[in-house]
Amino acid sequence: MANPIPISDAEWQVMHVVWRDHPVESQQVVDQLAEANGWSAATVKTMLHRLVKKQVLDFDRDGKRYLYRPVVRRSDCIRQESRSFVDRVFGGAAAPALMHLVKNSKLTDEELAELRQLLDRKEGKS
Amino acid sequence: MANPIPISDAEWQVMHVVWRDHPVESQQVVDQLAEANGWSAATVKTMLHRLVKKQVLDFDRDGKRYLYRPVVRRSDCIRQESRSFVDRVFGGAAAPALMHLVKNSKLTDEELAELRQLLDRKEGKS
DNA sequence: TGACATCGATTACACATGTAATCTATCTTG
DNA sequence: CAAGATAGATTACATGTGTAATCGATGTCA
Repeated sequence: MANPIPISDAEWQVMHVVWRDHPVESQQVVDQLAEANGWSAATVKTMLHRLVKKQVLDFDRDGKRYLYRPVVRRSDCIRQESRSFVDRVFGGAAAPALMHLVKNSKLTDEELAELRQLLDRKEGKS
Repeated sequence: MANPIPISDAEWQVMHVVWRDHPVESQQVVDQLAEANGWSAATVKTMLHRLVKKQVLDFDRDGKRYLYRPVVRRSDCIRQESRSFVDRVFGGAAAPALMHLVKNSKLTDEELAELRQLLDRKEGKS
């Protein structure tokens, strides 16, 4: 809890890679993101640096390289970001947010089924 | 379309009021938001000014006052912000975003029912 | 009509963010 | 061991954002 650390757009991209591949060295992150986003290697390094400073990442040394790893859990960041989104755009009301997303997304029948299951499991829990 | 106008957190607050109450004069917006957010009147004025500059709001004159009104539709802004959220946090995958929100929100049985209906209506549309 | 109250415009300023270039320390390799 | 490659650290800089104070124009009220 108490996790009001803001993670920017570009930083999220980096975090996705670290959560997926940690421990990672910067070069791997560069490989994953630089070209795809039109970023220079330096830009990715800056992100890593800032994320360490924010204590969202930490690293272990491996010779002169760093091996980065997450300090905060992906799920916690997602929770925080989702809450912030629902607050900002829907004044905190989750239902309208869900309605909107359902209406505006393409979902496979499998995904629809899975969602229905989730809804069923929540029934009566209010 | 072509709406990459960024609306900040604080600006969203202002927009909610304008969408709801337009035409509004700045004082009304101040009344709605200043105290509640610990903002000074000047801060709210700045927001209005910036939103006009971004062409998200416009106004008609009423004597020396302005009557603000939205230029962009709420639904368009919501769509854009939702897409940006899903992209940033879930790499563009709507289903996981929905799963997460369902799992982490309290929803009344009515809301659950409404959501189920929406899902049913989407079935087979993929 | 003149002083005051208000309104919007302009200016301010620190911090965040996107986007790097450059510097410096450290490997590596001949 | 020396020179080059490379990693991270430091510095840079424009723009966005939160948060206002102040300024100048304009209504209003006595």
